[in-house]
Amino acid sequence: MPPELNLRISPRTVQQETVDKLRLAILSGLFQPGSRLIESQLCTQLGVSRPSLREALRSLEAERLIEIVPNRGPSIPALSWSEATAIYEVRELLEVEAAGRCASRIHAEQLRELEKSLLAFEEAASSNDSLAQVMTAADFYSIILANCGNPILEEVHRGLVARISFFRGRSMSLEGRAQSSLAEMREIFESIAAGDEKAARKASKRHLLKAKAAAKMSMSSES
Amino acid sequence: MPPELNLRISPRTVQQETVDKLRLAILSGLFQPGSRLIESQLCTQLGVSRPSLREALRSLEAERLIEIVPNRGPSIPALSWSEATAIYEVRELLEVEAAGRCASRIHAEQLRELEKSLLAFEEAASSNDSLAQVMTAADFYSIILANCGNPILEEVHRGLVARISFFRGRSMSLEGRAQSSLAEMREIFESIAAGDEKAARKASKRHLLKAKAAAKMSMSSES
DNA sequence: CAACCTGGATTGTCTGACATTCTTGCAATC
DNA sequence: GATTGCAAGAATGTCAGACAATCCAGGTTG
Repeated sequence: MPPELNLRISPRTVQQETVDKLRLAILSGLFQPGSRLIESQLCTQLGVSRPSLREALRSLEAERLIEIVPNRGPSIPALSWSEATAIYEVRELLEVEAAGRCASRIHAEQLRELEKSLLAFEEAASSNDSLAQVMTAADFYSIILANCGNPILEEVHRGLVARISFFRGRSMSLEGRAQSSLAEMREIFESIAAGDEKAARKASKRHLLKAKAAAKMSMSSES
Repeated sequence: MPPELNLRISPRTVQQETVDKLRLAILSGLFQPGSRLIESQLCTQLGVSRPSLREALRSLEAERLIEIVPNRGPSIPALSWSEATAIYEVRELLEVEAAGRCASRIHAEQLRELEKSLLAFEEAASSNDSLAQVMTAADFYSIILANCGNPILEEVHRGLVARISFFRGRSMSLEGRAQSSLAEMREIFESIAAGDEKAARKASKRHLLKAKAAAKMSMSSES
């Protein structure tokens, strides 16, 4: 038995459920950016008490999914383009590194999983379901991050991606973006499968630069 | 007036004070790694109510400064060497990037600040005050991170550094580590001052590799 | 010696309360 | 008419107390 396997069963607490439900609600865009969240409303909607809710809000605050201003309460932060750019830049740093590491150390089994997720994205890309596109694309990258050999890299990356997931749906819905995205991702996959670290880095960098450009377009065309 | 200046005055809430005090206590090693924190004890020690304390604990949990296991409560996580290594690797990624960016965009005024912090470290290095050494060294890097032009880079870095600050004091107290650290930091400073991006990256990388090695030595010599 | 059991300690969660602060709409003033 | 001032209502910050569920240590029993 692997020593790092954690046998402890974790009963799900109200707090955890609340965090998960709220996170999902935020990520799926249920709340308008800039809008305030009213504790008493959330309490009745979620069916939890105020202390439990407030604990959950503190967790989400630390994840930067909400902001809490003293005496004004929680609200959904409005992400500026300059912040989004900064996130994309750090993401690039992390993803390029992860893709490179992945190429030289991923196991055959995980490689098959990666291929499967690529196929899943392929199917989503040919449809018009932009939510499915975002989900499968996220899967693809989280497999890479999970196999880069550095759990911290994965952890940090997850935190950043969550904050801009809001953008991804919009940029993906740009004409033809899903298809070109697919081509770029296939390139990444091929490089990793071939164990070519340099190529994987390059392909990953190319992909992110295009994704960033697409996000910018979808952003400026609106606000 | 710069538009990004935030005029809002933020009254410090009990929750914030609690987080700050606890964070400081943890970072300065007041609690033994692995030891549990008892809510009722902390409440009386800090003079806050249990709901406020629990909110603070949730914030610290999200920062990974404590762990909270359902029905067992909060505890100080024992950092394994493999985790520390993973953190050092991501830190390297971030710091190298930051140093490089810094070299090409820092302003004269901030450069003087950076020099001042280097001098402060120089003074601490010649003393035996390892706490002062850690603090001034941290200052040096946070100035670099603050001037790299990417606030997210800074934010992520801060989160990581906090988790291994525990190690720094010990590695710094290794014979001669402070002095060689000083030489490496001076190299970084010179490169940035010269605006030489490549040299700054290289110097930064060298510094972190040595710091990591020193941390490893101080670690293995003990557990 | 191992398995079991029990009582105290601790956490998870809720209710209710109250002071403080913010927001908003209206009235008064210049 | 615009600005200021104010008051009522809403929302948050914080606390105290309570109770069930869970964990833990130590003793008991087979």
